[in-house]
Amino acid sequence: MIEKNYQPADIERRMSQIWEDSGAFKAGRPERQDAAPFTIVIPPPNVTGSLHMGHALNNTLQDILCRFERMRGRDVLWQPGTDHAGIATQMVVERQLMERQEPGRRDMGRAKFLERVWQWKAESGGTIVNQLKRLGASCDWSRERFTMDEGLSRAVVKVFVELHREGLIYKDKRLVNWDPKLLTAISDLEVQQVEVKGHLWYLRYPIEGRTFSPEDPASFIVVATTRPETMLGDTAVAVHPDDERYDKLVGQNVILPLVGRKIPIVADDYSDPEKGSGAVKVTPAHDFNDFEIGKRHDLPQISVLDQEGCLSLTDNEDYLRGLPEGSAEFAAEFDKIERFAARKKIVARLEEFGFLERIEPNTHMVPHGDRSGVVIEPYLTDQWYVDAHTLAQPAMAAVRSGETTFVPQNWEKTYFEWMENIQPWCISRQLWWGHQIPAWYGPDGKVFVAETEEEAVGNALGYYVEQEVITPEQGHEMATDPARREGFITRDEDVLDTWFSSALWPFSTLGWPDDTPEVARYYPTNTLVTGFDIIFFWVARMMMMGLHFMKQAPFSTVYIHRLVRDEKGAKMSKSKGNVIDPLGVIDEYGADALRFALTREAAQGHDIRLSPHLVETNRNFATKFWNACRFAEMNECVKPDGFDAKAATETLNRWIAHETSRVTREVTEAIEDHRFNDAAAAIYRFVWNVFCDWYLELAKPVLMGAEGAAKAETRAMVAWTRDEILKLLHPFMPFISEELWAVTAKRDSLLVLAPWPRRAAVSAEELAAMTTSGPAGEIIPPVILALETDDFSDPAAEAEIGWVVDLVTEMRSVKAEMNIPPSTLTPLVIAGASDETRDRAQRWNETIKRLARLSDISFAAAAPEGAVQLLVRGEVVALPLKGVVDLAAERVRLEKELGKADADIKRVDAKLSNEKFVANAPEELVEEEKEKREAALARKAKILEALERLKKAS
RNA sequence: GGGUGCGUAGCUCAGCGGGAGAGCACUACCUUGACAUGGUAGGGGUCACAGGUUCGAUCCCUGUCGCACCCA
Repeated sequence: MIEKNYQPADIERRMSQIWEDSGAFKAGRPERQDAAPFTIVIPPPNVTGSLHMGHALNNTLQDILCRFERMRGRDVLWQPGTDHAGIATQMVVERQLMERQEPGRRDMGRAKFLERVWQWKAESGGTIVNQLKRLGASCDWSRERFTMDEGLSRAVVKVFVELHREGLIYKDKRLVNWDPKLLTAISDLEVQQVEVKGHLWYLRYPIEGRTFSPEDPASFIVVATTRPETMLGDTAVAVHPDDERYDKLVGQNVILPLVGRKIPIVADDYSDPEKGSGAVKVTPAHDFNDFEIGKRHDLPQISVLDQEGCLSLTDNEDYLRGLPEGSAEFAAEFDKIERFAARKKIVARLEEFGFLERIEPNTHMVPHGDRSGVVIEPYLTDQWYVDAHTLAQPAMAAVRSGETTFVPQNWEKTYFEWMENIQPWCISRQLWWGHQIPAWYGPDGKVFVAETEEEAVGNALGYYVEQEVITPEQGHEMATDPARREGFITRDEDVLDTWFSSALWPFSTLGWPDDTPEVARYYPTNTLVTGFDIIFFWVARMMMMGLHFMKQAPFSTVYIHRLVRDEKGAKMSKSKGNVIDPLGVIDEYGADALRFALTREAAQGHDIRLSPHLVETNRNFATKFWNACRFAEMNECVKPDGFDAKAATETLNRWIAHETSRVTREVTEAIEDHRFNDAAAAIYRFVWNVFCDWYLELAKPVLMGAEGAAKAETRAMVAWTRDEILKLLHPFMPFISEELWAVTAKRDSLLVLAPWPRRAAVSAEELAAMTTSGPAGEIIPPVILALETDDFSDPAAEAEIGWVVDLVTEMRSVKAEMNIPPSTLTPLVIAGASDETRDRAQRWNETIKRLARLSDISFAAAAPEGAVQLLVRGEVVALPLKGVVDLAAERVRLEKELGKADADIKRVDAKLSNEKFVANAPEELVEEEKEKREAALARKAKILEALERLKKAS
């Protein structure tokens, strides 16, 4: 029994359990051993995360693909899991410690802290996974993985060691994005450029050998800077080589104010003559551009900040080297001052001595850490790097060759843009939570990289024995007793960037580096579904790692979807307070409604604007279909065993079979093309505007009428169509469809495993695989048995039902126009009807009367006088409403119709009389135009006749 | 500054070389035997602007204006 009301919450709760118990989502189901696999790896959500609308969209689309392919009989693996989110997780646990007033991370030590992180993970790490289940995600939950799992960690170590051995991972001292709050390097992609209203300070740098005076422009050069405090680390002034104002100064030195360091004036293209004063200070240790200038001119790199962003001067050899006497005093005064305080103090001091020329307001972009929110410091440190440039080459080639394609395709450009300009990837992070780098250092700093500590230590001790740093005996003792080697051999404290492990996700989750059957069967995966903002973070890196280690791209298709915004088009953010919580929406309207809302809006190339109201309208759609199923049930619509829809004899039933075949094709092809919105629109239109509005309405007289063959067939057909809809709807609205599947009939299987109503087209590859060559090299095409298209077509049925629909619509329309109350039943006269029309009218008599609210249908040679006359598919039908009809208004209406017909004729004539059109346009188009002309002329004649009759009546 | 998109009905968006579409909103009417979370009908658009290509342009090309996003 179908419940009176559609209650999504109740259904969804039960259904999740049923699916879970059935094992329907499991990959490798025995009966599908011979089926082609279909694999998607989930973009692993952050383990600290909770479901937001972006996840909801992303996972809805993946679920549509997975459920669709599962119903098409494939062995689907949707691989779920989460990533360990180094910084985010560490912050969460640290905050928890603080809230509970427990000892902090550093107080408790690394081992203890990591225990606490694992404990947190065990308690809270499953949040987002459970939320994905509420969305209906049909992942193989039994295979859930976590980037810090033992197996995945082994993959990480192996990859690190191998890339290091190949020279593709190395240690280097470069500028990194340093977060002075979290005290770690972060990646470019974790840096947000924020527009800040700042200033441009114009500083006077005295030229060596001249007596500095603020009044004498010849005694100094003016440099403009947004960061005056870094001037302590300046090692040059750069001017443009073509800048005539400065060409005599190039090669001379300036004396750095306050510091007294002598630094050169160099010529470099980077300096923009149009900007500021045309001269810039160069601080290679504190600015990415200056770092490059420094390399070009072989300048020293003087870092003047410490890890926390405070000035570090007193013990700073680089800073103090070559400074005049008395500079230690200045260093002591400014030492340990925080960078923004230092800025104020330095500017004040510069001004005091006449070194400050002026200050201009200046709006510019300032890098901020997306986790900490503080200003990021370009900072000179030793870090581990991946040679991304080398790994990027095969990754680009795979897209160029078509091994991997982007949908929509234009994202390729973004991908290539990024890959071609890729920088070394800094993979070390100064955190505790993550994969600790498998590198050990000896007392002289020499590094030993190996998969295990034993191996690394063995190598190291062997080396130092050979170098006679230690005796063989000492080496032996250290090898057997870790306590003895403490302080002699130490492990790198840093961990790897979370994205390093995520890059391995498409194969590490399958068991690599072990030689598992899953790797063989499910790699490479089929489709990756993700947002464009993650192309760089993740897609590019998976491509690099997948190709390097597996020799095949990790996926053949990358589907890129857009953002979910609020209804005004603003990005959803906590600070703006415009976040729509998917779980709240699911509670109120159901997961199906949310999924369908997102899918209907998920057109390629556009962000989605979502509002609760939009979800509500899709819940209404679910309700509509729910009630249609109730109607079917109330009318005892049951599909008999072995029922063949294609063998139906009733025109109405053949028509709905025809329409069902059409929508099935539409939905199937749209999903295949990743046109999710088109697929959803097609099923929406079919359910509401075809099945409910017309098929059920037209079927009512039969269903309410006498028992007999027609009624029996119609009952079966209603049930059959409902079942087809349930199948087509399932990938989009899994809960309600599965529920209705269960309650409307006794079923052999769950809907989730039921066969899709349209077979997969044979792909080019499959066809190629089946094609063989004969002895003479001739190509023998495969014998494909039963390759029917599944299409069912009945134009005659379409023509007949189309006529009924048109007739009813026209009658309703004119009655509304004439202000005839719906309750008034009016007679209908069909004038000069053809035999076919006469037959149709008799067959559909009851139905038409009911739907168009008619009292009677009769036939006549011509329309009665004073009747409203309408054209339905070329024939006149009349509503004899003498006395009711406003004849003048009717005349106006007919003349309007006449105008339309004339306009049509005119337009077509213009085309057909154009010789060039007739010459150039495709033949069938010209034919079409001619037919249109004939039809319009016929229409015009009928309207003129009608006007004539009207004249007679008045 | 470089790149990528986008300007189509009141709103959100499809479409894309041969007669302007959907959903929502709006207006009027309807307690019709699944459904008022509903039904019926209706209004509403020089497809941003200006050139060009073409027999024909909302669609292709160029430019202008406006907007968004990404990267420096």
